[in-house]
Amino acid sequence: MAQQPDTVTRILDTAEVLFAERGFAETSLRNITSKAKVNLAAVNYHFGSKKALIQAVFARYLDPFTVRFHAALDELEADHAGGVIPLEELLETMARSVLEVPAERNSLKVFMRLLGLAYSQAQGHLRRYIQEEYGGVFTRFTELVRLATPELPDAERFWRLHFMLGTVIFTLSGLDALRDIAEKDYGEHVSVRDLVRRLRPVVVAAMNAPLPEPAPAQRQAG
Amino acid sequence: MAQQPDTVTRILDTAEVLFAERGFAETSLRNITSKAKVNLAAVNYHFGSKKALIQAVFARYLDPFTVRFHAALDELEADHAGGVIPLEELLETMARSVLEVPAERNSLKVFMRLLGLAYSQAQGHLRRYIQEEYGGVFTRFTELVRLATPELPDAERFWRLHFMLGTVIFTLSGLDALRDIAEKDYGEHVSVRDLVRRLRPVVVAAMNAPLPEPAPAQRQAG
DNA sequence: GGGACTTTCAAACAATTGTTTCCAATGACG
DNA sequence: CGTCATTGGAAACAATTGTTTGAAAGTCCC
Repeated sequence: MAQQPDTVTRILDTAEVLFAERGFAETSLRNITSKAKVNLAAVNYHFGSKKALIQAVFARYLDPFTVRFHAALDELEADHAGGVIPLEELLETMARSVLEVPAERNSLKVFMRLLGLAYSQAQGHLRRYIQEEYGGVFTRFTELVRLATPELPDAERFWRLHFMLGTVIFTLSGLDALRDIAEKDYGEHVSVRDLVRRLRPVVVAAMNAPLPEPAPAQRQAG
Repeated sequence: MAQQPDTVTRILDTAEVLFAERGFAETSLRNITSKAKVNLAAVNYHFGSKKALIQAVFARYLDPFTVRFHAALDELEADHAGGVIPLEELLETMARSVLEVPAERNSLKVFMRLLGLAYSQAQGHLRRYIQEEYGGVFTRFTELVRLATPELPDAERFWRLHFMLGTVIFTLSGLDALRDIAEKDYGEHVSVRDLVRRLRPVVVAAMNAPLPEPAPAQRQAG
């Protein structure tokens, strides 16, 4: 037989694509195993359960990502020895780290779609797993963002970061559908890199937006 | 018994909550009917199928929304007779329309979560249904936005609108989880209205962000 | 009050799900 | 060569899914 990837890899490769296309609950193990041309029992044999398979799919992206991102942040901190790292550079570094990992397998779309699913699908175990396993690097990043934007109240920065997270995940995870519309309406084919290029000024402007007017006193009219 | 809502309403009320909490595929008809205290067959009897039930849940929000939104846009156009409506007012009007509908049932969170699911879950039939049934009002809105932002290339405006759509849907549909974190870290309880207040300057700044640097020539610069 | 409906109900349906079982094939090692 | 643990595979498992059935109960109008 040809040098076919081993069973575990074939399962992961197939599972991530199907999960990204249809979600977790809508993808049965039989869908995966038949398309991957492995035996049905192989999933439970190698991974233990469907939940564990889902986590393994994420780990294959997030493990290298956290390594790279930590390294990139190390480098950035060294460059600005002790000083504050500008917001643009932080965002740039994150974008680069996110893009690098799946680039090897031409699967950024899949990666983003999976991230979107992790947020939107029920799968409580997944959110818990990701938070426990990969929360650290995100904490480090937000701390650096805090130093870069001292004028922002903590709560405001927290929300704006999540606003932007929403922008990126929503856009890139719904990319196929949006791309179809865009292509039809504007005849323009958009690559992921095009989108990142478009995202940059928007995200920076959003983070630097003026502060909202203070909340009106709870009961009393403003 | 007391003046309990009729079967159809009880099913819809229960279904929307469960769908919002767990997604469509993860919510079985038995979950719904048992919690709603109606017979299992009632769903298929009144709605025909689970798909039709899902669509009915959306219709109950989107029908009144489109009516209100169209009316609000009519009013806005009348105020600016023939002239251009400023972007801020357009966004403001949309926000107000979105907030008004579920306010009657205190269920904005559910509404937003459902919108998020409509984008992220497989459910191709849902996207098609929403597009066909409610695409018109969105088209009208984007056309007004086009007039308000003549300096933006069409494609750029298209993407920025979707960026902001992502921000709003992602934030408000993941509100519970985010709220927990925010409350724990900043001791601050956020209401939906707080969030809208915070969103306003961010969205405006994002739409008015400087244009991205032109794409590096792909084959031939346009 | 009786006939024509609509609505409710318990039960069963066929299909699909994740998981487990048991046996054959494989390969390493003494 | 023979032994034994490991891995692969077809089939069966129990549980759950959406849907349908057919009869009972309720409702309305003439």
